[in-house]
Amino acid sequence: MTQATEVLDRVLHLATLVQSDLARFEREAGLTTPRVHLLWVLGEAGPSTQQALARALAVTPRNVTGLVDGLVASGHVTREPHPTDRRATLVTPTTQGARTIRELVESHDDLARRLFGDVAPERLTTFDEVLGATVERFAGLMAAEAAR
Amino acid sequence: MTQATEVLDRVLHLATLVQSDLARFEREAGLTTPRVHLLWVLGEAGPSTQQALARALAVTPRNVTGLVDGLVASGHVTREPHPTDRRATLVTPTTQGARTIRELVESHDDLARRLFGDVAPERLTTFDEVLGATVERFAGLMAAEAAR
DNA sequence: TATTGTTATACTCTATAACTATA
DNA sequence: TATAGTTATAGAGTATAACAATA
Repeated sequence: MTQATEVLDRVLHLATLVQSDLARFEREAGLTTPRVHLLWVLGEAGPSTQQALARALAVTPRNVTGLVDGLVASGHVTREPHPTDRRATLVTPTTQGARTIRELVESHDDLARRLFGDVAPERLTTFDEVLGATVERFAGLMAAEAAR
Repeated sequence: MTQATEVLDRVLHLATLVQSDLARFEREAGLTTPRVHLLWVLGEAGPSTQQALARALAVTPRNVTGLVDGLVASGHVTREPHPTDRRATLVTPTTQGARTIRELVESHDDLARRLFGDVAPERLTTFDEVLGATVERFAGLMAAEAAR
C-alpha cells in the first residue's frame, strides 16, 4: 500500500471517529443524523423555507416535509407562516430546538479543542495547509468530472 | 472561531468530498453505500458468514440478510454452503462482484494518489503524524466516555 | 406559467422479537 | 442450550409523480 493510500485511510478513520462522536450526541438528544443536519443548517441560516432547506441539504422538498414533521413532533421546530409568501412556511427553532443547536455547536467546538487544541502551532499550520491544498485539488478533480 | 474548529471543519469537508467520490462510484455501479461496504469487507476478509459480516459492519444479522439479498439479486455475490457448519452460509463474490471489488480498490487508490501523491514527502509526513496523534487522542477520549 | 408544499407510492436501511434448523 | 439465518413487523430516510394553493 502506498503512503498516499495510508494517509487517505487515516483521514477516513478520523472521519468515522468524528461521526461516532456525533452519533453519541444524537443518541442523547433523541435525534437522527438528517434531523441534526437540518438543525445545524437552521443554526447557520436562521428560519428558512423548506425549499431553502432542501437545497442546503441536497435532498428533495418532499424529504424535507418528513424531516420537519419529525422535528415538529419532537418539539424542536415549528412551521411559521412566511411574512410575504403565503405558499411558503418558515421552519423556526423552538426554545428547545435553539438549545439543541447551541449544544451541537458547543459539542463540535469542544471536540475540535480536544483533538487539535494542544498540537504545536507550526505543525498544525502545516497540517492545515496540506489539508487546504488537498481540498482545492479535490475541487479541481470534481470540476473535471462534471465537465466530462 | 478557533483554529482548532477551522481545522476540524476542513477535515470534515474533505471527508464529505471523499464521500461524494464514493457516491459517484456507487451510482455508476448501481450500488448503495451499505452494499459497497459489505463488498469491501468481502474483499478484505474473503468469503464470510453473515454473522461475521454483521460484526464487521456493526449491524444486526437481520440487516445482513437484506443486504445480501440485494447483492444476490444484482449478481454480485452468491450464498454458498459452509463446508462444516450446515447452519451457516458463505457469502461469496461472483465474477462480477470480484470485478466490482477490484474497481473499488483501484478507485480508492487512484483517489489517494491524486489527493496526496504530489505533496512534498516531509510535509506529508508531518500531516500524517498529526493525523495519527489525533486519532490516538480520539481513542483515549472514547475510552474515557465508555468507562463513564 | 412557475413555485411551495403535500399526498400517494415505493424502495432501502435499520431495529427488535419470534421462529426453524443445526451445533 | 447456544448459534446461524429467516419471517414478521415497524420506523426513518430517500426518491418520483401528481396535485392544490399561491405567486
